This record gives sequence, structure tokens and C-alpha cells, in this order.
Amino acid sequence: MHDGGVEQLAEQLREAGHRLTAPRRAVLTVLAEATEHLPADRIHELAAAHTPEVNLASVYRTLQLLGELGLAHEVRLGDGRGYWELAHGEDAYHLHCLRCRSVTHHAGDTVRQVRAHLGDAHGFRAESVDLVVHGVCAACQHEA
Amino acid sequence: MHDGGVEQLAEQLREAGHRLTAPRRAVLTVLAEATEHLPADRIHELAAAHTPEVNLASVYRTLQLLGELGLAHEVRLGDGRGYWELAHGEDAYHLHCLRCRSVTHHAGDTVRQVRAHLGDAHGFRAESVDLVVHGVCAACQHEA
DNA sequence: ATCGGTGCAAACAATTTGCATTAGA
DNA sequence: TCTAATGCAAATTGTTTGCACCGAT
Repeated sequence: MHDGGVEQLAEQLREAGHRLTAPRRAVLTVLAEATEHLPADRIHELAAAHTPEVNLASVYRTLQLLGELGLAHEVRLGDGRGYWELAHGEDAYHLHCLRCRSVTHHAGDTVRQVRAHLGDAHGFRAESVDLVVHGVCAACQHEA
Repeated sequence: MHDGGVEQLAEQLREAGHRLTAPRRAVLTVLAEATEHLPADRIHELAAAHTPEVNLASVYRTLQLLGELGLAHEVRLGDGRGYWELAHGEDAYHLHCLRCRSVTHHAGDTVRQVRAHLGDAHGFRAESVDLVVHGVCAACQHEA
């Protein structure tokens, strides 16, 4: 997750017919450097380091755009807000540790199985699967 | 569905050391009669029919209490708000139809399997599993 | 030179809270 | 009676929007 990633994403923005602006580059950089899922206000804070004066509204607008382009993805943890991450090959689920508040995503068959099951059993055509598991991660269990 | 259910829930409230008030009874009645998942403001509207003057704040307070007592359960669909339903034997997932906006819950092994998988593969102790699948339900697919 | 994007401030929507009053037990 | 619970209104929080100005293409 060095700057190369950002350049590539920036390119995708441009290719989709959007302008590459300072706020957008700042948000992309923050997301690319992030090791965890970030809410908009946190992204705003971090972006301010790169590019002072980025406005929170622009962060929201950028995130929405990135979401529409499929470059970023929003996760809802149950509290009101949205947490963002760069898109990774979909069909992942999230483990939300209630103790250390960490959120990790995991790919795997799990979600695919759920999807398959639904089509068979309920004739439901799944568009997207939101699977968030709240609990206590392995690390936190040890230091209990 | 009929008032018997409400009486039983009311009893559980009292047993837990809480007072049985008009707003609380109204919310319980609405939830018991509901055939779908309701957001707080909708519950407020419907409760007003039974008991005029119930305040929206009281609806929120009641819902929170019912949640803590395990009598009701909140579902997050991804839009900002919470949708409520009476507690049914847990471990269900929700199918959210993007076309008709319906939300149906289904019990079954699915969630239990996810739970088991997590413990084995990641040492994660699952407390609650939120599985919401967005897509198009069977009914809506037919009339496409 | 355009017109998409930004900053700013005000608007919104969902939910929460402080406080004086009311009513369940 | 005595304290939990309510109504009301104001405060919070997360997110969106209108609009005049600015800058990427």
C-alpha cells in the first residue's frame, strides 16, 4: 500500500470521466495507507495532514463517488456510521471485535455458500451480502 | 399476534422490575401486531392509534429497554435507521428486497454454520451475527 | 474557457438527553 | 408515597445539500 496504489486508483477516477482533485487524492491516499476501516470524520482528519483545508463535505462526496465506481466500500457495524475501506475482491465478511473495536475482513467460501443457499432455498437473487459478526477476537480473548 | 402475546411480554417487563405504562404497552402491541420490521417513527405513528400522545422519545426509550431485556431486536439494513421486531429464537438472517423493500427473516443452519466456522478458523468468539442479504425476492423476480 | 468540484454554512434525519411533571407500584 | 417513566424541547451525531467561487482539463 505505497503510493503506487493511489496512482492506479487516481487513473481509474480519470478514466471514469472524473477530475483528479486535491481532496480526492487525499482521500485515496488515506484509504490506501489505512490498515483499518475508517469512518468519514477520521478520514477527514487524516486527509488534513496530507492536504490542509480539505472539507468534510468533500470527503463525503468523494467517498460516495468511490463507492459508486466500486473503488471503495462502506461497512455498517451497527452504530449509526459507515466505515470505509478500499475495495478488495468482494464477498468478504467482517469480524468486529467488541473489545478492541478492530474490524477485519475475511474472504472465503462462507459468503459464497450463503449466496448459493439462498438461490436454492428461497429463490432470492442476492445482490450483496452484508455479514458482520460481533464478538471477541482471538487476541482479546487471550488477554482477558 | 393477538393480545395474549402482549400480556405475556408485559409480564416479562414487570418481572424485570419495570413499570408497565401506557406507552410501553402501546409499543408492545404495535410490535406484536406487526407483520414487518418497523422503524421507530413508524412504531410511533401506529402506537398513536392505540394510545394518543405517546411521545417519540418514549418509543425510543421503550425500544432500547426491550432490546436490553432481549424482548425485541433491532435490524440494520444499511440505511441509517434501525428496524425493530419482537425477538424470535435468534440466529436468523434477513433478506432485504431492494425492489419491494420487504424484509423477511429466516432461521436455519446458515448462521449457525457461520458461527461454527469462525470459532474453528479464526478463534473468534461470536456474540451476535448480523447477516443481511440485499437482493430481489422471488415474488419480485416474477413480476419483473 | 468550461463546467465539474470545492468550501462553507445551513438543512436534514435519526436518535438522545435534561428537566419539571405525572402516575405506576 | 416515592421514584421510575413521560412529554417536551433542545442538543447531538452523521450525512447531505444549495450556492457562489475556483481550478483541472
